[in-house]
Amino acid sequence: MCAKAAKTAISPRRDEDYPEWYQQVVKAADLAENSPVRGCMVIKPWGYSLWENIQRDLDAMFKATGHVNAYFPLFIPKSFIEKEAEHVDGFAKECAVVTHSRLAADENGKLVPAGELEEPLIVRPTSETIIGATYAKWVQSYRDLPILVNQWANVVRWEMRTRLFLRTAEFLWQEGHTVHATAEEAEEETRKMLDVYADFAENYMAMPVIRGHKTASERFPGAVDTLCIEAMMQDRKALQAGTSHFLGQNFAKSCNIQFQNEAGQLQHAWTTSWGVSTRLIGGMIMTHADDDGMVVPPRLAPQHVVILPIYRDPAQRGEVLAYCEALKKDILAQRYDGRPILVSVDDRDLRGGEKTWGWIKKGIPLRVEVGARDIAEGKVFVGRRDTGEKAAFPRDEFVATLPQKLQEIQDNLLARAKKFRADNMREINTKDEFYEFFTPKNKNKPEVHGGFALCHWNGSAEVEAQIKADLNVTIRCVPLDDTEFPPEPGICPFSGEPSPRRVVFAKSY
RNA sequence: CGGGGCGUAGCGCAGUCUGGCUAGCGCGCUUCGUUCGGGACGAAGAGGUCGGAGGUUCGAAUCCUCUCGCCCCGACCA
Repeated sequence: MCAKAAKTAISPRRDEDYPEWYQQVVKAADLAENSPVRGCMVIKPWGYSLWENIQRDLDAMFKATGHVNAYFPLFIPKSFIEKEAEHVDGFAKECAVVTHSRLAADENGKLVPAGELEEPLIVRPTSETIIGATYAKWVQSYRDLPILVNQWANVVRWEMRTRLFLRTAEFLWQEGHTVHATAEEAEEETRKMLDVYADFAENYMAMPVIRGHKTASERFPGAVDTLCIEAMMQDRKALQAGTSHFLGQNFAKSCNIQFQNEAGQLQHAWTTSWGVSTRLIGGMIMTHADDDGMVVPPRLAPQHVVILPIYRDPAQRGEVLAYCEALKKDILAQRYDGRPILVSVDDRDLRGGEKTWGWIKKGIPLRVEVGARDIAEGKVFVGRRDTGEKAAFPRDEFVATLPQKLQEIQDNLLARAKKFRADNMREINTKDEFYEFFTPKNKNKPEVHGGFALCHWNGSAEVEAQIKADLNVTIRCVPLDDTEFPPEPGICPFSGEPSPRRVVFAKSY
């Protein structure tokens, strides 16, 4: 009994084997599974509705900042990718290439590719080049600017090593691509969208992030500047959760996006691109899930409340179900975050414990158990996923306070994640301390260790490379937020040279 | 792509080194009965070309060759 009570729904626990725990959560929460296609996942309904909610809210934020949606081709002619030198270098190694247009039966009746294309097509790994080629036609005059377009799409990057949600060969994302008349305006756009991402991560996903610049070595291929949001996962590694790139005139030049300014001079435009992907779901899992499975933040929850009817026999069943349906109706009339609260009655023919644990593993914010006893007392028995609290409430009070309760859960998740990050982020001033911080005690089976190290850095790529080679630790970003990370100069502990400000070092996904 | 681990029922595994009855176990599934407020118990069932293709052998899950896939670590990346 005691042994059973102490058992967690997910095995192994986070502290035992974090990567395996992650996979077990994805499976137990019914979020996604591997497909017959190498490196490509099937996103299951519960996981996909998380993505739908991410889309819904982000899309509204894009629209609110003046953007519109469009759609560009899945295929990019090889010659387009070749136009921007750094861009090719960055993506060539992971391109899926279409070379034929049909299948034909050979002498053995096997289907073989036939109809070789004159020019191979690349399945988009990102769309700067194809969209740039289109923008070149759209832009003639300064009056055509800015162009503020986003697309929701899938992209393919043939990665060697894949992990569900975090890195898959095909993934879903959005990519914003904008064109501006001036560098200042494009830079402002880059920053604005980064702030949208940070806002979304913190206030919708309840995942605190650090905004910052990438160093030159971590920059997007072809970008002048890459801004990012970095989040800390529960194994204390960093997850790059979103990026916003200032592309300067690089792509405008390679794609020939030119316009005449007010003075009649022909100029290259300034472009940006920015994106987040289904990786965000992986971030949510690794930020909030625990040893009993997923924990979904209420603002993005596919469903907020499940009602679990408890009864012994058919006679009770009718009474209890009727009560549950009435309760459901009252809950549906309540609103949270501007929308009706999502609730269902789970009347599947399963054992009570199984059903309950199934919902716990999926991470639904609130479970409501309703049995004959509760009905007699006018109460409901409520289980809260984030804290594990279980308590009985008068039925009507429960219904009336639901919106507050959901917001409380949302706030608690963010507060908890912020505390975790604060507990595992620290300033480090010596090389020895730095190396100790990032070296596991047990080499054979490394324990969860390290975190975010705020450390001075002289700006040299050599120092960066050495640390990466020694510890597999990289500069996640040079923070942008001067309030949270004041730009105080100091000495780089690796080179002894001056440093303008501390940067964030961590191991990363 | 380099190093390591692994593919046997829906899931988790044993059996493989040392070839040999009809390929096993746990969970899950089906039916019946007893149960039922946090992962029930009993009984009876269903379910496998042992990842795939070749080869060796009287005989292959087991040995050999090739291949496909998954996981972990590394390099690369959202």
